[in-house]
Amino acid sequence: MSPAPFNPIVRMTVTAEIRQRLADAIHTGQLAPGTPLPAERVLCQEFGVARTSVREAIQGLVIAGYIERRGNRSVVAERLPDVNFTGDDRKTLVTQLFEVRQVIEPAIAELAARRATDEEREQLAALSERTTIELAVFREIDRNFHALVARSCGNPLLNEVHTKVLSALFGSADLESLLYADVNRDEVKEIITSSLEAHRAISEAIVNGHARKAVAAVVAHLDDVERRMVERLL
Amino acid sequence: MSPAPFNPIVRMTVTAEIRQRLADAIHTGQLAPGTPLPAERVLCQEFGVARTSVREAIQGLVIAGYIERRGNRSVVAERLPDVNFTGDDRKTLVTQLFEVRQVIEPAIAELAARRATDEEREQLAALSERTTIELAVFREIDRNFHALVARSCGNPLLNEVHTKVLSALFGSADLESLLYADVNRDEVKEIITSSLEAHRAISEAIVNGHARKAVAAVVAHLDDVERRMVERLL
DNA sequence: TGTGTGCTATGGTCTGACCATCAGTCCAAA
DNA sequence: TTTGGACTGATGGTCAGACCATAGCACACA
Repeated sequence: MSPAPFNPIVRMTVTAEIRQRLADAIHTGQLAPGTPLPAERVLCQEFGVARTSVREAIQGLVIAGYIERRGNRSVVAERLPDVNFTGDDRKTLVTQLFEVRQVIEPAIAELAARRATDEEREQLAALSERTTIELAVFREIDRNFHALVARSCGNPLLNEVHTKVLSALFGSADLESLLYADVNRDEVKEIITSSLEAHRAISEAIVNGHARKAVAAVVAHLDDVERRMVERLL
Repeated sequence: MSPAPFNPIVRMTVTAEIRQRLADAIHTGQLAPGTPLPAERVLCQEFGVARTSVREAIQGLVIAGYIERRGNRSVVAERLPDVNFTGDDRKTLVTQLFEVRQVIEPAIAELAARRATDEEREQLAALSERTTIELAVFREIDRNFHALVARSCGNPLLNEVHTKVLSALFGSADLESLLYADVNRDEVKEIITSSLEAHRAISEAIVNGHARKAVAAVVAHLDDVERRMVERLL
């Protein structure tokens, strides 16, 4: 056997590369089920490739079931209808939302702890290392974290349910503003710090396959976030 | 209900048409596994279309696993994938659906046991008394039962999420037929009987406020139903 | 016989164009 | 006020033609 054979060079066609990136965006939740894809011509520009390539990539994703063609547009495939919801007042709405999260997210965490692939565990560990004190950056990290955990549970449908619920929470600017509006710098810093800490705990439990710990960490985190939100509502 | 709505008109794109024809040729053995495909430019001429269309069609078949690209040519895959064209097959979908139900429904039952109003408990008790051996009637009862329980949990959002998931399961005639298709009268009777029995157990636990028992009963019921359904899928 | 070389067919990508359809807007008629 | 038609811009579907890199192959040469 020769000492150190070179690894075969990987040749990614442009089409495959684009397909990969789109699929990633869908998995990440950056493109949530039901949301329309950017127009092909726009994607061409963003990726800096010809429309042919974009179309072939999308074509593959359509066959794979990730994307649906609807009339004159393409949307990310979804198997669940939208969860539309309007509560009586914001407080009960928030309460109910968190109750649902308390049902779904611990279950997701438990499954993730048991089923996440090695790659997913790596990504999770890496993501939980990132820190910041910038609100915008944190929001990005936060979203990626939740999406990654949900993806790691190995049940796309459960992931989709979760996404729908979360988008009901963060989709409304009204509610979203609640979390961070009118807070001073110190408060923001404190929120971010404690959230990142919670993420680290959750991540660690999942990475090490401690289902029970993961569930406990998620429950605690949700309690914490809910408390903050409700406080602000009074 | 309007009498007979028109079926949506089917529109076959050129790409899809070509993909279909190629797939057919592969299935019929006209294009045997391992044989190289005619060159794209040749196919264009034969089909009388542009290369774009041929390429998109082939692209789809590559993703679906019918065709492999090898160096500078395309060959029919040696090992053809299973017939399912849509990516994940029904069995995994059903499994995923039940996993989601196992997450949501026990939680609903628990909340219902704690929060159901007196009126809801009465209705639940009454509903669980009804029996039948008619499949159609049972389906009606079954639906009402699930809806009533979900309503009793006191969280409209949770109820809605649950409804959406169920509609994904029973909404598709494809899946629904699975549960009851090709079963003889005895089997139907057995399914109905055991389901009604399960309903009674769940109902009793909820009515009496036994959250733990309610959860256990729901879990058992779901296990049972899933087993029946998956069995039929093999 | 074995080897290197150059040609050619092929897939991958790009460009720019045209058409049909769709969604939104606006206006006129009922 | 509502309904339906006409117009418009955006979008997907398709086409024709071009260029490049490369895998295959035949041919010439050692």
